[in-house]
Amino acid sequence: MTSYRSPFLKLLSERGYINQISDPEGLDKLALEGPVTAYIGFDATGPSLHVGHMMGIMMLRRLQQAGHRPIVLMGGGTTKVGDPSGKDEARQLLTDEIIGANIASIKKVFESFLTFGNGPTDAVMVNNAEWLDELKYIPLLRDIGRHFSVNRMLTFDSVKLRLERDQPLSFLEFNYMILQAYDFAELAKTRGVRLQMGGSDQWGNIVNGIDLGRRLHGIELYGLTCPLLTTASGAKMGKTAQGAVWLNEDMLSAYDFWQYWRNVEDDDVVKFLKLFTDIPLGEIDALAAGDINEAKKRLATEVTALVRGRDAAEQAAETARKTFEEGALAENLPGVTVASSDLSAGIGVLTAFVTAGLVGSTSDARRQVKAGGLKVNDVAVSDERAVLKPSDLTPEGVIKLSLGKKRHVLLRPK
RNA sequence: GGGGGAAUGUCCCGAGCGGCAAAGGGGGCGGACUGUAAAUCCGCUGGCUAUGCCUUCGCAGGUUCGAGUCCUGCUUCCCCCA
Repeated sequence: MTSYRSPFLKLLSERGYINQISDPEGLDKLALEGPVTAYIGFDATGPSLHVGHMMGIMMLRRLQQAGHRPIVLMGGGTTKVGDPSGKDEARQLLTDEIIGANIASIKKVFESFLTFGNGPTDAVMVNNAEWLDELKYIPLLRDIGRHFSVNRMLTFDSVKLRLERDQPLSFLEFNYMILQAYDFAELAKTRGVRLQMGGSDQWGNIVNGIDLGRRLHGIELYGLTCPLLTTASGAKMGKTAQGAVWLNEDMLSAYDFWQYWRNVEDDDVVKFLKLFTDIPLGEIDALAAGDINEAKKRLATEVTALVRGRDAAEQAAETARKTFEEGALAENLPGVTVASSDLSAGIGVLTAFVTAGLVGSTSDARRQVKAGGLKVNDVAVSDERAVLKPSDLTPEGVIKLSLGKKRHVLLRPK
């Protein structure tokens, strides 16, 4: 199954995206015949997607690179129900307003990965609220519900897991798989979609859609899942001290985004270069053979360039170089501004670190002082009662606050 | 409808004879060692105007000098009998 003939599957396969395909030969053949329309659904549970969503986004990008047509499905309708896959308990229900705001906020990141438009391989974004919101219950039961066997639904992992662990599964969530299957069938009928992709946890949901498409419209559909990404040491992708690694720039600075990739584990570098950059495989091999830290920098810069733009990436790389390799003060480190009158009056160190967002509370700051983790202008804070004054400003007119060795924030008076 | 059990530090799991800011993990953060990596070792892990004060053990009352711990009612979830 390793030798695909279509450029699309070949590309996905050699870069490590394939976990499972419903009908590999069939899909391979279809992809050779002409542009295939495929989609991936994204939940709108938060105001931004994060690194964990990048696998899916990149698969759509590869799809387009291989001459096919990606559809980004925003789950405006399904998010109201909540996907039980992989969750121990029901998520809190979101209001329409929040979901709408989330979608608006998520939308723009796709533009840096995909080319949208009206051409044959241009990407399109659709929202399943368009058709799910107006479904009528009884017609839904008659037309769709009759194709679903409860016996079979109970065997799906998302359901089985809850039942086995005695965790409640609401009827609402139980319906999620039906709606997702309906999405697939609907997109197949109205938009010519033939393939749904997703993470391996979506396999059951995707297979349901394939069945429904065949029963409802007699269309042969395909499913392809990618492995769920964990780091080399087994942790889930995309989580750091500060929480998720957001793709939206208003949620996480380009510098911090770059830093996330700079600090990945050694054993993940090649895998990530393949998955999250467009660097040719031959070049990746060369990077792997060279200095691992150079490879990490390249990874960080390329991924950041893809998500935030080349300029932001170069700037983040340069800021990191100055900060870590020269030990110099880099102007472009993340910063916060304080009123210069406050500074004149004197700002307590503890308060300053809280303001900078480096610690969560003054108590936390106190602990860090004891542990020797706080620095002002690269000098460790030893007195928790110290006060920052205008005389602490560097020649550049800022005060550099650091937590540990890696996290720095510039305090700017205004 | 009847009987039994469970809910603990707003990340998670989980101990807790009436004196508890509450054992122990995991996770996370800091330090040491390194390479801005991993592994390992050490420390920390409720808040504050901080030798003290305030708020935490599903919710609301009660007993007590004192309650996570005892009593009553309520909520939610599990199990057994109908």
